[in-house]
Amino acid sequence: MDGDPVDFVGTVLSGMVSLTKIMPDGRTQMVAMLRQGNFLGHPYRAQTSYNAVASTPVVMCGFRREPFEKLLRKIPGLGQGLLEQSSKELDAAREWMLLLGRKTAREKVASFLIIFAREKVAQHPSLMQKRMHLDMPYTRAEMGDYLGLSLETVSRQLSALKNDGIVDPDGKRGVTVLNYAALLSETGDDADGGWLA
Amino acid sequence: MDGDPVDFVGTVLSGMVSLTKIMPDGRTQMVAMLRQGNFLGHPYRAQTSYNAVASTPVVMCGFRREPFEKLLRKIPGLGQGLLEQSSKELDAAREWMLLLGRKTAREKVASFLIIFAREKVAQHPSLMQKRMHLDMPYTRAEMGDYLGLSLETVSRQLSALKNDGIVDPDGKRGVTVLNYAALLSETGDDADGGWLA
DNA sequence: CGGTATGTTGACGAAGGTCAAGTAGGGTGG
DNA sequence: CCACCCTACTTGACCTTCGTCAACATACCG
Repeated sequence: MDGDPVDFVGTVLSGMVSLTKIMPDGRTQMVAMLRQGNFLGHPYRAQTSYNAVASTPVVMCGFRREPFEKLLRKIPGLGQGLLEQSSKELDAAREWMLLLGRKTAREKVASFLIIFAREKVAQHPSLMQKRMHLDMPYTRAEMGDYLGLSLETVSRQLSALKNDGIVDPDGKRGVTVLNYAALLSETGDDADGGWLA
Repeated sequence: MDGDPVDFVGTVLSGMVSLTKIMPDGRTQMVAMLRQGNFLGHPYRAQTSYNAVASTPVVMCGFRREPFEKLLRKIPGLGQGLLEQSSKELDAAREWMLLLGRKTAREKVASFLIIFAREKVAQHPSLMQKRMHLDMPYTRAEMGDYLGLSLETVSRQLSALKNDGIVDPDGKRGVTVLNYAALLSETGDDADGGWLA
């Protein structure tokens, strides 16, 4: 899925969609991970300059832009919800800017893993003490595009975290977190990671 | 100005405000440049984790959060405007993510200068052909925090661009753009820079 | 006139990118 | 069921880029 003039908005019902930006020479940066409930596309703005990539099978609920904007005008709560979500994404984007601009490779990889681990802990708090298996929907190359690293560096950092007994990459996409607290401390953030729920 | 629970929102009337994120060990990343008309603070969200820094003398029009949210509910157009602006800032943040994650130091500095030059060109299109003087509101260190670079690297890249006859840094905060087209081509973006107005 | 902020430049080192070789699964066709 | 292949992953060697440390220059301010 490609495209400049996007005449389409929608919410993700299931699966995971990534937005990426690409430079003329091919350098790629992922700029958003959209999950269940997230909104794709800008109301009131016809142009965007992203590419959307489905990292897993995705089901979306889509609208064409114009009818949707009409709907927006009719139902005030809708706009409020979108504003809230947009604010949240803006926060996430800025958190990611700190990561891209200032974190080391190790901190970047740890931060990436923590995103998924944190989510699982939120569902099952007891998991925090135990080994916790994560299924990453990304290849090393995609992680690299997310973190502003080469895929080799991602691989090396995962190996290093494994040597330190913090995680255990298994299989192609699996990662077992052996020590959540240690992983958290490798992110460079302070305890709660500056992540607001 | 510091602070977690922010009970305050407002728009910038004049001057320039920067939002920064800081890691526990002091590493700093600027995450937004707010100019005239930009909105500061999240309606519907009490917590943020930024620091706001005025780079120039600033005049703001502020509200406490609760009355403002009431106002929001009364005036539907207000919410729409905020949503549009939030979308714009999200786009800008993502553009910046590409810069932070994937651009070289030279491309970063050129992109930074182009932001200010582009704005001036938008006002006076004829300037594009001529030498164009910019007044940067930032020190080298602040530029570095914006670009995810050390201040020394910023300084070196400016010197390099000067040697190449593309810009001429003069005085402390002044930069004269000698060749707009060349500067643009140093950003790594394609012609229109992926920047939407 | 000295003092403090900011900026420049050089020397050096470390982090991470690039290139290249080799490994491990997982799926497909024989 | 096995051989093969393709893709993803790992690891090593090397090199580039950028950060760090330090010395010095410049400018602004009292």
